[in-house]
Amino acid sequence: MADIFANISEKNKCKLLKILEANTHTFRKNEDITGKLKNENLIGIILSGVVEIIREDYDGNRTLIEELEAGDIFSSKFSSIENVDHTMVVIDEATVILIGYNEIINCDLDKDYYIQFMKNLLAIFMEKLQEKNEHLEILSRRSIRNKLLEYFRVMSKKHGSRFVYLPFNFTDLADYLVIDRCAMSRELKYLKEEGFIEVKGKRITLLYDRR
Amino acid sequence: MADIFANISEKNKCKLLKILEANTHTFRKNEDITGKLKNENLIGIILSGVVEIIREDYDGNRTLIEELEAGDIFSSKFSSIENVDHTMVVIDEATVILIGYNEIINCDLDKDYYIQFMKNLLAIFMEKLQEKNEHLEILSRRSIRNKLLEYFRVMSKKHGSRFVYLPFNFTDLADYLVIDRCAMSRELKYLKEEGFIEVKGKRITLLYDRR
DNA sequence: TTCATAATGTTGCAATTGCAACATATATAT
DNA sequence: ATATATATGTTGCAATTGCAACATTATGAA
Repeated sequence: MADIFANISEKNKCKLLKILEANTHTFRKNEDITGKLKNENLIGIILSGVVEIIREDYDGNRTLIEELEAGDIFSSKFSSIENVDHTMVVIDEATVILIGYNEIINCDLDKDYYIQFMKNLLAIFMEKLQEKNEHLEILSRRSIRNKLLEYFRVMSKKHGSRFVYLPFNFTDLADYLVIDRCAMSRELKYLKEEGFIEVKGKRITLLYDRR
Repeated sequence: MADIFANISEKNKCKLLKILEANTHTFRKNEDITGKLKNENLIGIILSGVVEIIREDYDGNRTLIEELEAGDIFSSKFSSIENVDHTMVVIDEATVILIGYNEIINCDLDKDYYIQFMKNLLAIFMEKLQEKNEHLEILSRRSIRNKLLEYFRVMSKKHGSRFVYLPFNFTDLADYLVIDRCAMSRELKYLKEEGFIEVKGKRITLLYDRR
């Protein structure tokens, strides 16, 4: 993700954070931080660590909504952490900047570093939109096989390589693709047998023409 | 959607559009405008009319990615119109402003109306993120019934009413929910029979407690 | 190391969903 | 008004997928 403070000096960054009343927090591994972020129109920026947003329904089905790493953002508005069935869990100790959305929008400043900050934020929003769009494209495939292949296509395109390194484990992958883990495992077996892919740990090699 | 020109005078709006090298186009009903928007890092803002973004796979399955109305935006980056299987079709004659994303980001202006424009754009991006997130939440439900109920929940919450007015027809609804139309029709019948909903044309009444 | 916990792999069976093939109703154009 | 195209409703049947119940392997903590 683009750097939210790109082209802003350390001094101006501090000024800005003060004006926007930003808070920096560090959360411990395995901490459930859902409650700390609810009921406020917040934007969070991950400085370091890993955080996951998960939904778990009454049948026990887990959905991995997002996995956030350094540079990533989240928000009570578009990360659906307001809902009771959503949880935000710290995977690796994470440091997060929290800024009120209203503070950003209502800020009456015409300094160049504020304009730069808006540009950076816009760029990040753009990337986030791309990510959500990719996820949507994957979930709009009608079969397990096509969801897997679309996921591989997106990942392969993103890194420009026939090797896809899973950013999480297979259980989480199934939750991200919104399919049963066992059924996914079966389909991966078929894809291997039919010579489409090769799997070695979290590295998947695409053996077909990626066009 | 928020107005991209909110709090900007007509005079400054014209200046801004000139500086950003914006183009305004009007497209006729049923026109396929995919080709006209490809291969450029564009942001489009719908001034009037209705436009749909659709994906159709080799099996003939249609997915309704987005339906855009006045105020809405789209982009080659997050509306996946780059892909060969995607089409952008004009449903009702539409007027659209096209702006290069790079022109927005690289613009070196510190006028208040440029800052206001950035704020407005940020607000629209925020809304777009919310929409994509809603769609994701719906597609992450594991059954036809739960997709329908989640769709109703979102719509009902949005308008604060037990009445849900479909913004498109049932065929399109199935394509938006990524399910077979006939199977959806069957499930809607069950929901009616079990007393959960009442359907009258495009108006659906939710008879259960919406909590 | 050893134990406990979590992740992965496998497969029979049942349930859900998609598909096909209709009939009917509605909308739109000439 | 009439015809043509599009949308909706219905249902049997087949295919896909989810679920359950395991075995096996990997990971991590004490």
